[in-house]
Amino acid sequence: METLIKVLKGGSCKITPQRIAVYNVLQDNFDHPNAEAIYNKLAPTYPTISLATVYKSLELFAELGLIQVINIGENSFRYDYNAKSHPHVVCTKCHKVEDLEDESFMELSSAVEEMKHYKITKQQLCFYGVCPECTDM
Amino acid sequence: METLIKVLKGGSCKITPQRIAVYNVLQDNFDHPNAEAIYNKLAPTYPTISLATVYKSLELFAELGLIQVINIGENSFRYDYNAKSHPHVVCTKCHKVEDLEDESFMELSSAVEEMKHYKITKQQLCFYGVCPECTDM
DNA sequence: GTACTTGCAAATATTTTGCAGTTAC
DNA sequence: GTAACTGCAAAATATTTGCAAGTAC
Repeated sequence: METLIKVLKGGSCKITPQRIAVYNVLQDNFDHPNAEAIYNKLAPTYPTISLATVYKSLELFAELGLIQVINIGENSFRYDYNAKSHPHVVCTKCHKVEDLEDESFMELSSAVEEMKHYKITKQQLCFYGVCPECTDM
Repeated sequence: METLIKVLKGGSCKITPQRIAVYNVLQDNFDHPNAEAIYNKLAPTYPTISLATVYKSLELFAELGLIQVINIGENSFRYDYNAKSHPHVVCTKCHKVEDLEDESFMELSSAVEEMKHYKITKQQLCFYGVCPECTDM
């Protein structure tokens, strides 16, 4: 929250109630919502906000490095409050998306750099399977 | 090509010129085209084919396990002739998408299974960076 | 006061669907 | 002959854009 204000100021962007609201939804929801899910979360308490504003806020946050845009092979983008590159685990039954905080995956980039002689700047790892809760059913 | 025919027959699906044409485009192009790119490749030699048919063919091929659908964070899906799960390397300058044939990445799934107790069935790894050709410019 | 931001509505882009006519087998 | 398939046009879905009115600073 202080982070948001600091970074917005640093980027010469205005601190608006809409931006704060969008950021708070991401901060409070670890389910990696897409733009519409964020909009729906906001709707009850913030009935005048528009979906376009949600999109614009998210784009700005991603540009400023505040959040991360992820793509788990659905038809919409999801947004992650954690801006640091980290793997995701997706349950193919309940469509839950979990974070994987393990640092060891970061080393993969150097392996790829050596193999293909690319200068790797970002990695997006996604594992699909059935979560423990869904397995029991 | 014989694979296509065998698998289509096995799935009780008809072998049509359209399906053969779509499959051949994927077989001959390793740039991981999206549906529209495939349609455009076909247009000169196959002016009557429709984009809807391209989509339907691709969906069928993916269901039958003939090809792989990938998503590298663009606004459209791309299709990979290689149905086996393997990492991709994307150049953020020229938007080239290359395959990484290294087997060692397959072991990551077991690591994730242990960590999160999921039964992992698929993984999608994508590395973003600048390719050697673009670095020199 | 002004430059930035919002919210609407329209535009764009991608993918899916319904259906009448056609084709593989 | 018939069930599956094609191709069109329309619908559905996701995201972006232009712009007049509003707001942060």
